[in-house]
Amino acid sequence: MAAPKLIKPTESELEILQILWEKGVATVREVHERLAVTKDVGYTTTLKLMQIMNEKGIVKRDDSMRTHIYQAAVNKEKTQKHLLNKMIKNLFGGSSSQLVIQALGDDNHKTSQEEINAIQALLDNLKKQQL
Amino acid sequence: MAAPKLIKPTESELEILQILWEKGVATVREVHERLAVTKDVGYTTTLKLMQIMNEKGIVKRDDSMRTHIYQAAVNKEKTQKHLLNKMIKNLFGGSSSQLVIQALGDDNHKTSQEEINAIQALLDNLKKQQL
DNA sequence: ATTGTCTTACGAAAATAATCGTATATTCGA
DNA sequence: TCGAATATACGATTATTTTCGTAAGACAAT
Repeated sequence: MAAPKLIKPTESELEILQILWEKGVATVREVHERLAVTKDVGYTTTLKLMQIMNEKGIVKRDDSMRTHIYQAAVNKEKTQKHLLNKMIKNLFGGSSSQLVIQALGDDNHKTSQEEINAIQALLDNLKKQQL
Repeated sequence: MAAPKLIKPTESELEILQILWEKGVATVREVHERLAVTKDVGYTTTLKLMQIMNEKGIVKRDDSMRTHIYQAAVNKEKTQKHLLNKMIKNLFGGSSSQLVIQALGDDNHKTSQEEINAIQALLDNLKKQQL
């Protein structure tokens, strides 16, 4: 199984994917120790999850050595886009700007100057396209 | 049970919530017929879900008549914000602007002039706060 | 009143997700 | 070499979510 048609990682799988996206490659132990910081979970649970993800094709691994090396098999941006679309559809009635407004308006997530600039640039681009 | 501390509707519950948010109040049949448009599901399944949601306090109902009248018991914006935060954390490494960029950059969701203006206004506000 | 339709209640099965114990193999250091 | 530490495999259990069949009461029309 190479790339799954439908990308639908579960909550736990997403946590693992995120770590793999950031690290590039990682062993089960590395992933687990990262998870263990915020979550109280057994090692074999992480192992099992990653094995399942491998079967599903969400990750791939190099098992030529005793300690297997894992990496994400699904594209980060594609997955983000996919899940975001679902959320826009399911939770924001199809309006992406509604989502954006909620996201930016949230006090809990301080938006830095750089981030604001990045969004501004994107917005300028969108404006141009509208002309 | 009035308002739940932790709002964590499942996928199916979210579909129902969305309908209730839009309609204000609705019977099981009304909700079900709306669901049935896009989903192949039995009436009693919808009924059961709404009963469970009632127990959880996600919806409330008027059962003084034979046909019960349901309405959402959780605030739409609050729920959106809550789930959005989770997504930002789980999928975008805590960066809300990354999410915004993905959302706006998506070709599938055309962003109208009005929506762009709304976002621009919000952005201007954020800029001011940064000074 | 009888029958067919619609309603809710309820239990339980089916599907999915998450958890972990145990077994076994490998590696490494004392 | 022997034992502790570490790795994967795998089965099984538990929890959660989704599904629906069946029963029983209410209602409406004949």
